[in-house]
Amino acid sequence: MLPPKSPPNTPDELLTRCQAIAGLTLGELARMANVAIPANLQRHKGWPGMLIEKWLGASAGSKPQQDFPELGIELKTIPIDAAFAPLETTYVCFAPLLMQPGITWETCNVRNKLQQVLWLPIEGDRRIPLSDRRVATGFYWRPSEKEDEILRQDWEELTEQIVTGHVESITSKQGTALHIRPKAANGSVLTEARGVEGEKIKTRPRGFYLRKTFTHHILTSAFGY
DNA sequence: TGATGATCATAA
DNA sequence: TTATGATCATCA
Repeated sequence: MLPPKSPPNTPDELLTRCQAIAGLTLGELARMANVAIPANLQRHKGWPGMLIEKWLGASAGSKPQQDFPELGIELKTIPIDAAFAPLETTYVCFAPLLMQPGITWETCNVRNKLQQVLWLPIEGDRRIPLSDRRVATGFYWRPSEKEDEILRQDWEELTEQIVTGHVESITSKQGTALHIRPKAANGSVLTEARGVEGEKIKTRPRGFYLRKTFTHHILTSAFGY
């Protein structure tokens, strides 16, 4: 088996590719794709995600859009424990700190990305050697009305704080499903934002993340526990 | 022990 | 520089 050379043409084809790698280990997938396996993820944090992208035929490169733009589908691998519970929060996208007026929940990047997600759980217990971790069965998810409402409330609260110049007082403790945390190479990276007087200030870049409780709920619903 | 805040690699 | 892929690791 070899990785596909072109993007899938339909959601069904993408799901079929997913099912073809379900149950295999990261080591097997890396070997077949001729990809080097790092000893651990300390210096290769995005490695599982990149490997899976290759196997599903996602277009390479970083774009602020979905992984499969023509299908409108976003791919998210998620590390899980033996009980299928998420081990990490899920990064969604950067939080725009200099927002153009007129951006609403309906038109924001968070909602755009989460419209249709292909979740692919992967064993993430650090006691399991990286190459022995198995890939689970991927599944599609789109937010229910209730889920969309929860996300909207979090997004609006956080966005309001950014727009009114209070980005510095945002804590990752805010938000029931969606929260904001720093997202940068290190603490010295700065970007522009608005202060309370509307002036430009420098602050650390932030990203939107999904809480583990929320993704756990998604996994639970999908597998019918 | 888990969540928060910090960090790592890479591409364009 | 900002985006992608995320996980690490410290501290409450």
